[in-house]
Amino acid sequence: MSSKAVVSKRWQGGENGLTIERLPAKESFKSKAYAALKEAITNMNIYGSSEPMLLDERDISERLGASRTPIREAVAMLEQEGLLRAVPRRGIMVVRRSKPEIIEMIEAWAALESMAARLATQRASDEAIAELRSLFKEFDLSRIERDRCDEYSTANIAFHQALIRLSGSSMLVAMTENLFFHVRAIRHRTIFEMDRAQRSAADHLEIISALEARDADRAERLVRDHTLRLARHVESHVDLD
Amino acid sequence: MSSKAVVSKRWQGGENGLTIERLPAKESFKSKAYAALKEAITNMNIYGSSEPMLLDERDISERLGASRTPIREAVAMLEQEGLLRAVPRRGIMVVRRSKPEIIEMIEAWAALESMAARLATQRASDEAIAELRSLFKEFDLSRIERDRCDEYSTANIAFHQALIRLSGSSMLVAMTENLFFHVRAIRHRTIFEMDRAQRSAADHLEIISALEARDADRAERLVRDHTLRLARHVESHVDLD
DNA sequence: TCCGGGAAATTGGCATACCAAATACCAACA
DNA sequence: TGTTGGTATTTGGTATGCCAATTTCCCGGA
Repeated sequence: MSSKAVVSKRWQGGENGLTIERLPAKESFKSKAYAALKEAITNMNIYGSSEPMLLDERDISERLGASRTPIREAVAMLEQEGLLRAVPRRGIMVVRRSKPEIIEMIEAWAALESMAARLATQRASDEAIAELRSLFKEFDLSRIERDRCDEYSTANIAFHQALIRLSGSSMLVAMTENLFFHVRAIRHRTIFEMDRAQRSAADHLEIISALEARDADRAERLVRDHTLRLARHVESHVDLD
Repeated sequence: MSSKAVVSKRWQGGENGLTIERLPAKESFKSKAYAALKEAITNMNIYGSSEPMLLDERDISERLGASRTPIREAVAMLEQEGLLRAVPRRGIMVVRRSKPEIIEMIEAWAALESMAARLATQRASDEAIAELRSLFKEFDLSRIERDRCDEYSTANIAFHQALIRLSGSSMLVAMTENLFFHVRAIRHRTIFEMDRAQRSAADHLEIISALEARDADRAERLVRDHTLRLARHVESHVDLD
């Protein structure tokens, strides 16, 4: 019985440092297909043409060298995630969000990130906040030289994601990741214009200050207003549909 | 060409009373399985036992009288939704959220609902707000007689959902629906105790007042604090795991 | 009594086949 | 020429079968 106990101890690896996670379990075609499709959708300029953008199951299964079954499962997942929509006998189409929908997403983003800011003032370490400030500096410096809209947009989203991570809430991180995915897709439509960049940078600085001052109410308000301002901007200056 | 116009007029049924909607498209086994499984999970007392709660593909397909394929697709969707988790050779298990996860969910809920309150002060009609007040009255009256915890919890969530709908944002509605699903699942663990009911009712009244006064900041703050208080309550008084 | 190892059964992933619905195509007729 | 009716083809949904990875079970040996 002593030997049994030892074996048990060895393999359950609870208190000792040995952490074995049930090895990677080489990913299935299902997950490969999921990743491939999501990647494809990401790199696709969804709002480029106004055509329906259809996908074909059999075509995809051939390209990926797999049968329809795992592809269909991946499509089902992406459908659940709101990226695809499969209508019978009409094909699988990439979902194009309407302008009101995009605005609602940005408002939800404002809600989640402002809460993240509040939580961050209470939970983030000084070091973590300092890192955010240094991230901002890098961003700002690199931005001065080049003024490509896409780069600004990417760095901008990176800043916001870093802030949200400061909250320590993986739920907030996950929920906003989904939102950013959709918002990113319309970056080409110049959501972020250069004249907004200056204002935006100033806002970011203020936000960092509020975090450093551990001022929950102020940080929350600044983040909320900053993002809601983007919503209003999109509402009046971006033309979808 | 005159005949074409007539035919066109007849079948497109624009201005005349003929409204044909592209008939219901009878739902597939996939969606039936999805609905059935979700229903089953809903009615399941997830946090009752501490055992893994496994499901079996072949068993489910037999019960539903369908093959494994549509069941697997439904499972893939529910997995994406975070309700199930399928690990190879170990079965499909209902995801049990840890206490920190539940708390993060409630915090996200607080974020989204407080934003909903803010938007509602700007967008909801007086009538809609009045309806919320009457909903509250019904709830309160019916609650006085019976003090079953579940009923209170249900009515409580109904109130919050009604408030969120006032924002007019279907995005906020959808995102919180997911959260409520998980929170509802642990209602049995007496998240909502009766001593909280009185305080809660008072809070709700205050919130309604703020909405009626169109006071965005106050409504937002009241909702946020109300829900964050629940998070703190769960943190210190509810025992999961 | 306990351990080890190998056979047998289970199970998840995937490929393939089939069917019915829906579309596209086409030819004949008005 | 345009419409109609019917046929061929496509396509999505589902069922089924196979295979390999595991797990389970069981029996012989220590």
